[in-house]
Amino acid sequence: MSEPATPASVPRRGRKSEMSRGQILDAAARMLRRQGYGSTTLRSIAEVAGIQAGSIYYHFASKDEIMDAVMERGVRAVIDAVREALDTLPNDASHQRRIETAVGAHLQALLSHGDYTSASIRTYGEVPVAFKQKSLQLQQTYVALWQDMLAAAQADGAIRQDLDPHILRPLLLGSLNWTVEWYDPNQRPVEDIAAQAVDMLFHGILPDS
Amino acid sequence: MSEPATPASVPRRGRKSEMSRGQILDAAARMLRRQGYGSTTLRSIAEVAGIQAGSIYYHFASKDEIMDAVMERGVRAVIDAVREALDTLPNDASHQRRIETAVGAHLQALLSHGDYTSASIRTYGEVPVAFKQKSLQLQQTYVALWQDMLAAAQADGAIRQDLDPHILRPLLLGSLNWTVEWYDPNQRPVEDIAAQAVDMLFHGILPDS
DNA sequence: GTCTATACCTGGATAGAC
DNA sequence: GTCTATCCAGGTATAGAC
Repeated sequence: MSEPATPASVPRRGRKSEMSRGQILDAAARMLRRQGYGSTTLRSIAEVAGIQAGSIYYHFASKDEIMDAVMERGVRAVIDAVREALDTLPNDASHQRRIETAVGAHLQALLSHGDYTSASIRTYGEVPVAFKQKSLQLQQTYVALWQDMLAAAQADGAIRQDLDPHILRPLLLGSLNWTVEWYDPNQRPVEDIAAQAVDMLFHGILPDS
Repeated sequence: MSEPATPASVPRRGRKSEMSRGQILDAAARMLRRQGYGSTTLRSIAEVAGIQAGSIYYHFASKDEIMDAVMERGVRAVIDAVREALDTLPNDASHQRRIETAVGAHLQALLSHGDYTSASIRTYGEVPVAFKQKSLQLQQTYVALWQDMLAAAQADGAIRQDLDPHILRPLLLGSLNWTVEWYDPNQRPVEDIAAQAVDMLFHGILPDS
């Protein structure tokens, strides 16, 4: 899933500015993923980005602004990937097929934009609400997408009636999101994880009886 | 944990010390859960514990030492609960029954020792390895417990042969651990979450075909 | 055991030269 | 656009009175 050259939300600026901004975000995402919000310093971000700490303020007004930008990009990478994958399906695709597609796209995006998505997940519960205005909204939109998809499937009898979607959804997304903490690309392709996750989700772990 | 009776004339590590130590840990766990490692300050811990920052150093040598103690207690609460629940089962309990019991005990412990377990989970990936020596070992022991339980079940044909336990295990534990981020005790009892998690794990979400 | 006082350092942020 | 230099608040940790 390749990035659009210019995210719609970012105002157009010169090429050099764009580049540094991107490097700062990359560096911030990397540090946030590894150390969390409180231990990530502007000085260390600057060092990784190859500039001086003071220079950051040409691109961002504050540390919080960097935070929010990183988290937004993390969530957006996932939501865009899932939406696009769902939109690509034929209109008459089954609920089962839609869920399978969403799980695959979610995992693929999550694990290929590792630093941003991991930073987003890890940092999310750690920062005050005021510091994550933009990412918060996106995140809620994304949750709603899943909730609606699952509810629709259940309404059509495509998933069991006796399950509570408000428990199912966080259990499922939690399982997927946690992969950023343990997945190792050198061990297995993402597809293997996705395939087994879907299989378990649909059929459970007991042998066919 | 009650103190053994000790003659009044013999100095010992008394009740007062134990108490403050406990309050410091409680406060630390609460802050760590909410803010993560980097944003949790000794001053704020002291404030919540109702003492002065300097006084902490009578009980702990450094911030890292508090950290490790909190995380260790978080992991220990869960591992102890799961072990005890498994030990209470009859010797001939089925694999299915054992897994069900472990999931229930894990969730129950996780969500009832909220601050310690949440702090442990959140902080775990955020601090250098040197700061979590004691908790790290425990955590590995706990993972091994699950891995063995699942492998044994699979060897006996109690769970599907075509699933990879090294994928199954982190997917499952991730799903359970993530509950600390969304579970609200005012909405539903823990038992409901546990029951549905086990049900989904065993049978999947598709309707009986 | 806890306090007060304080040393020392590193954090985010700003100003002005280039 | 980036640098250097710097301000000041707040961090961990220590010392010594009580």
